[in-house]
Amino acid sequence: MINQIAIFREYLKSRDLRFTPERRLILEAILSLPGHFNIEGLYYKLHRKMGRLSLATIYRSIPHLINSGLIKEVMRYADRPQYEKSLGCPHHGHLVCINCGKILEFKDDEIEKLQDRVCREYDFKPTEHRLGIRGYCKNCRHKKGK
Amino acid sequence: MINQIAIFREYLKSRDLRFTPERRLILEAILSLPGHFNIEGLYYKLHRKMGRLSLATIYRSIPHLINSGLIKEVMRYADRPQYEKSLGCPHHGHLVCINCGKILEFKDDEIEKLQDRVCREYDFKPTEHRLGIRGYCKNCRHKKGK
DNA sequence: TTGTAATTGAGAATCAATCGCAATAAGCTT
DNA sequence: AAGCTTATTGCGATTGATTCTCAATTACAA
Repeated sequence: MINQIAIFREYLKSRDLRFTPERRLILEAILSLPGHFNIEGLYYKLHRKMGRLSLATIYRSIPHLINSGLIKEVMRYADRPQYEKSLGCPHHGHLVCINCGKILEFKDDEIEKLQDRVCREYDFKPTEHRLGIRGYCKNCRHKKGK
Repeated sequence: MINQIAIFREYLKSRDLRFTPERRLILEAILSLPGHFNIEGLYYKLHRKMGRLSLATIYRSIPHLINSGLIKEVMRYADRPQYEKSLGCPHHGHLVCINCGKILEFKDDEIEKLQDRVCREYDFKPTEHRLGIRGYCKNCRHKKGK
């Protein structure tokens, strides 16, 4: 917690950016959220807590949070980007249920290794990778015979 | 070629939709394009060939082409969806250069198998999966010492 | 050929994301 | 502690891709 805030502050400082109350509130809100989040949800949460915190400010702080390594965009859902905290979370793929919207995470070292192999083969220097599988989750596939 | 047009026609017929000249032109344009495509590129191509073919018509036909299995959305680039022909193309992942925009495709059966294993573990019925790796391609990584 | 219902093009509408600007405030310097 | 410089904020306006509306057109079955 404290750690992440310090990281953000250092990141901002190193770029001559300022550590404002708004930026702190946004980061704290993100840290307090359980799993994935999106702009709309963040705005809703912050709007209730602190009457005036502009949507524009949230949009403007997302790139800083990404560049500081604290969050990352992991996928799109309902045509909107979804983010998650990335510090201390090992990389993982996502299973997205197209019926109920539930998002499951999975971690597979073998897949990661194979991806690295592919990059070596192509002499490609990866900076980010995403593996997303859409379909029907356990509950939904049994519910409707789908 | 002929084959794909027949498939599209059958698909449309089965849903009481009509096989119009516009829809044929759109499919033909897609089939004649080499790799990936997006709406803007399609419109540009069709606009030159046939003066009046509305952007709305292209947007409206994309879902039909996807549902008929002829194309699929494979990724976003520059914040726009990118599509590719899917009939007869084995599934593959993508390496996207964030410097020059080049898109490389790779195929890896082992990764596919591991994905299936993950789905079995979670009792998840997959309908679609995407593996995208962003980074610097061979040329770009050597060019700027990046 | 006719009738019905889907489709088209054009422009309006939508909606997330970005921008411009005047007022505010972070944080260095003294 | 006060001043100064420059980044940041909120607001409202704007952008730009995508979708919608609607009247005119047209596919296609009978």
